Amino acid sequence: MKTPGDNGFAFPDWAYKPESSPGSRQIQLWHFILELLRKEEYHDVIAWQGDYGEFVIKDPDEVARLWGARKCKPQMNYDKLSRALRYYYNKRILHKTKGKRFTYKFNFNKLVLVNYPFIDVGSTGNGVPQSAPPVPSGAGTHFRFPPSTPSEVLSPNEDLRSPGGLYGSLARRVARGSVSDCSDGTSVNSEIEDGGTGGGEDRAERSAGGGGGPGGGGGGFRSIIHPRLSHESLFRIYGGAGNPGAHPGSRGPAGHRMHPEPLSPFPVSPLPGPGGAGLLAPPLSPALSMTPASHLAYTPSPTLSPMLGSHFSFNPEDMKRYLQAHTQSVYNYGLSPRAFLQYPNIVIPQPHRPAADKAGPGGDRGAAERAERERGGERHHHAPLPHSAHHHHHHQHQPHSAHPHPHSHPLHHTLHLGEEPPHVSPFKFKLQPPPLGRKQRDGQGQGKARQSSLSSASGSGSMSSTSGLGSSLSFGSDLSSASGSGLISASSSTQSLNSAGLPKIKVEPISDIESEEEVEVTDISDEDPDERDVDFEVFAHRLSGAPNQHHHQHLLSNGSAAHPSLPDEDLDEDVFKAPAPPPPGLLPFLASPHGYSTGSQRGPPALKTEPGEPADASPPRHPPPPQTKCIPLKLRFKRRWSEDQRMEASQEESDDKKVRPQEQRDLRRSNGRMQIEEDGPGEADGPLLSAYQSSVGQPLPAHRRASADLHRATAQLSLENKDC
DNA sequence: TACGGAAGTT
DNA sequence: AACTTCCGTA
Repeated sequence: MKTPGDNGFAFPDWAYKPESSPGSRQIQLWHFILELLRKEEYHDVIAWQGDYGEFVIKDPDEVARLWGARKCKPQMNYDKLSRALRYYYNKRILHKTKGKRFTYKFNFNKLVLVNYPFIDVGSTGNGVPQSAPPVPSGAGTHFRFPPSTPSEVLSPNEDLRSPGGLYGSLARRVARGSVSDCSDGTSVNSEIEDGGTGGGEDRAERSAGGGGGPGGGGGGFRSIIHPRLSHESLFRIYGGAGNPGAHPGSRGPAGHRMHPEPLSPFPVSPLPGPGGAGLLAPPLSPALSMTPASHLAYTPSPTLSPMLGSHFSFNPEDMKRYLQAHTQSVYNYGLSPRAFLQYPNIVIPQPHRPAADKAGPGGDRGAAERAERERGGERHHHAPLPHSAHHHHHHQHQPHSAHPHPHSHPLHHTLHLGEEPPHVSPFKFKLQPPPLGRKQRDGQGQGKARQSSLSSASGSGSMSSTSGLGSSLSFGSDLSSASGSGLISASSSTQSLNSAGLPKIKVEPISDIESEEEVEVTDISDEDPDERDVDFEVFAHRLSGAPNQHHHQHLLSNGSAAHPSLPDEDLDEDVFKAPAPPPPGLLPFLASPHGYSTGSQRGPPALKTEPGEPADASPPRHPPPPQTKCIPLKLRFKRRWSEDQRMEASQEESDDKKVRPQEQRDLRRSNGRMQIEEDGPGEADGPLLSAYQSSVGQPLPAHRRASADLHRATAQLSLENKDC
């Protein structure tokens, strides 16, 4: 590991090693597709169309060409690409929309977009540029949950892995698009910016603009880890809730979607603060979407502004704001005030409307530009298509960049509280246990040592949130192997938890019935010392540098449970269907970009915190309480949502078909609840969730920076590989 | 145009 | 594992 020193932190060594598994490391087709979908430039080639998650390949040859370029497979053609897409059918990542040529549909239900909640969803009908799949809107509301970018979507794991210190690298990677490059995974470079090497403009811009903040992360890190993620990790089912679309999206009052930055990769965002919250929320949302509650009133821009934030600094003020926001949420949503006990100083604000925010600084701009440039250079793109919109957007399309959108800014959040419906959300969920990544774990740890484990595996952790709501969860999966899928991250909201370590949480959805109860909190810390946690910790630390917050998310693992036997089509179908629109009342809430709420649970969520490793992580500033051990708590949430249940049920059933038999074993429902340890990744059913954020914890500058970098990087992504 | 088996590659 | 390549079938 490297230590980051002031700058960043580094990930453990293992993190750097290239993974051996090739498959995972390289960019995956669905990531790529998502990436194309999110870019307006490619709307002529591929675009969201139809139902939620449905997209049409308008120019198959071009898409194939692009894909081939990315993968350095010049011989690629649509026939081959489509074969690859067909393989997704069984994985349940995609489905074919029958009757429509070149039309496929993402099964977002299984994805956990948690990480990438910010997709903008355009409503289908709108002309809006779609970065996001159209949401099914019943109501016309938009939700944004699907990830807008592939990169965003990328694995959480990656994110996690990425060393904080490496932001740069990470960012880069991200920027690249998920990865990749042709040659090897490792150094990639080629693309866009690449690190530093060449590229003048881009880089320059990057630096300038983003800087990412202060500092920019800079450096290049070349070695990066390759992320590997399995789809599975990304996909999970959110409960059947299914509906992905359901979530209330964030649509402003105006109805317009926000698009925060499309690029932003949140997944990573470690920010605890608002950002975190935002993130978390979303994650839940899909699953929970219906359930309202959220804690997150304070939502920064969807993208996580904080990250962007170049300016965002974590200071008392911010914190305060953040907390207040939460507080409001509590009020509004009927959350338990207990959550706030920790923060005595905070004043609970009365609900009020959020002011509009301002935009953020535009840190991204550079990236965006860069990206554009890239494209331009490379391709002719721009096909003439009917979308008028995109042409225009060309320049703008990245909101953040040139024109900051009001919405986009992270820090500002708008609170919609006033509007929100009081109702409490009923659903319950449980935190799921992270998958275990045992592989790596290793030895290091001491038995349970949570502290440092560097092993490669994944960590899981999670935290809780203040209101109880946001919990994030994470699971670990093994990073190294990729196979594992889930992952997670956590953030903590309450301070106490985090300070030292990351709190970990698991969230499991509970399926059915049981639930009513409130959330249970359990102390997990000791429970699983497993690897996952460890890993998780590591990440956390590294990422944040600070022990506190982290939220990350993650997602879940595979979704997979499949019953081989299921015939399922019907079920599947359901899965794919658009979810019902969220209750109106909720919408407002949702409106905020982030605001997804998670459930509202009333009690404090459980969290588990682990002791972090102080050493590495040492946060630059504000070190929170030194790692004391925080109290690790494990919480389980149960969630149930009345109506939703059904949906989930259906989903569950639908779960997979052929895919991975193993996973199936899970119990899915056997109990209704699962525990962390138990399950792993898979539950298809379960949803996932996670949430999280943190609150109090102090945000670390590092995180921010990282975020910023990521943003930038993301912006830079290029879809094609130049190198090849 | 789409599906999916089989074998090969990384 | 995740495609890529090739191909027969519908």
